[in-house]
Amino acid sequence: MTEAAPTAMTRIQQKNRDLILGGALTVFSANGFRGATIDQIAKAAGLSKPNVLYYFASKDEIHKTLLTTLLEMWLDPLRRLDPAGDPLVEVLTYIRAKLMMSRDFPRESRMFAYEILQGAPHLTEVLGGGLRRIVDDSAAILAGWMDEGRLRRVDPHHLIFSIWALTQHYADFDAQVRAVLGASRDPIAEAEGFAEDLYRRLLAP
Amino acid sequence: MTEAAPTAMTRIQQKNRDLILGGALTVFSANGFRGATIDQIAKAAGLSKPNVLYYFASKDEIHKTLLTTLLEMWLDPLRRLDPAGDPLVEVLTYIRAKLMMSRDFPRESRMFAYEILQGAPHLTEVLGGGLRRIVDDSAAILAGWMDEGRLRRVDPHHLIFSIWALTQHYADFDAQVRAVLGASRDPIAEAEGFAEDLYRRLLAP
DNA sequence: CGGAATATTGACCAAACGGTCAGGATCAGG
DNA sequence: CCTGATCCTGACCGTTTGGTCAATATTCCG
Repeated sequence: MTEAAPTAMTRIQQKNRDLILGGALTVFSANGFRGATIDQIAKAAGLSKPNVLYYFASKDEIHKTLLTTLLEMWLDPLRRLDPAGDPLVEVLTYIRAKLMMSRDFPRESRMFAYEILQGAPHLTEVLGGGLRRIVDDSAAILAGWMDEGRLRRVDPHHLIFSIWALTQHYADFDAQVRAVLGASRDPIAEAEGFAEDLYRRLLAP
Repeated sequence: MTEAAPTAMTRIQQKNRDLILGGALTVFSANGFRGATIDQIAKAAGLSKPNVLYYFASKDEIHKTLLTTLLEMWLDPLRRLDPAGDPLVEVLTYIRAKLMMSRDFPRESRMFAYEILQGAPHLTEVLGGGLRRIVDDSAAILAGWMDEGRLRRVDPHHLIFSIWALTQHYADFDAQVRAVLGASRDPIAEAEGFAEDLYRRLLAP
């Protein structure tokens, strides 16, 4: 229903949809859904407003398409937790991956932040469905490691929340971090060391 | 310039300004600045739109007044760090205070989150000025304790960031937390135990 | 090359929004 | 009770915004 019919997409369709989603990501992540205008998106994409609406029926649809597309990529690192791997290495690898995402994809992070701040009106099913399942699965892996005594026992869900909070903080609240730290420091590089120390202390059995 | 002239405020002025700021807090925190309309604020305050604009010259002014008023309260717990106190107790007390604020004042937390996400256009001076000074002072206190060997050595600024990130996460991303945890759990109560364990482990010398 | 399918646009519309204003209601103080 | 200051509102205005549409340009393909 949301996806295109079996018919393949034109080269032009492919290109322009990508342009639109790219521009929309920039605009939504800077101003939130209500703060973004189709004109801004069109300009960022290098297209005219009616042309944007030729490819997407509405601003809502752009937003929804973007969110669901991005969610996959956003959750991917969590899926990579390997039950067969070394627990501490697995967790620290996940943390590093999330920090790199804050560094390399801050727009994506902010776009989710806006959406969830708003109460996640476009993501309610996903949050309670797919996301919850992934988190529960990961929490189960973590709990397994704790049962085996290979990780110190803490609440796995709150452990995951704390990792999200800490790592995404550097993307979402970048303005604050930079204002406090000053221009000469590299927040995320420093955060990497801090976070590794923090979670090593917390989780080493 | 922003404050009222020496003339005192009428009882009615006092009451209505409070009503407006209260309504505005609800609306801004739910929808962000651009997502909020003066009509919504007026309705939330129980006043008519022109009457709202009788007390505040513009939507911007409401927003700015609210932000600067709330910032004081928001930063207050950090100022309470007592260099003469027991380091770990001081830090854990601060964390608990911030968590209680997430529980009791989630609107305030979200309002700041929106503002900083947007790049803090109304707070740039404050962030680089007053806020930075307070954080630097607190970081110095923490560093002093670390020098004395009464707290394990970590980067004080990132320590503060991590506390902000973790505690505010439960207010700002409440929708996500609840979706993942389910309705039966009490996120903030659980977070209290988790955070205490986390920072005790990290900071105990 | 020619015509059908696809892509693009300027002009336009209705609703929402921030803000104004003239005039009326209410209140405080003498 | 009177009067001036304060308070309040309906009606209104210009702009912005999401979205439409008819007409034109471009591409695709036999």
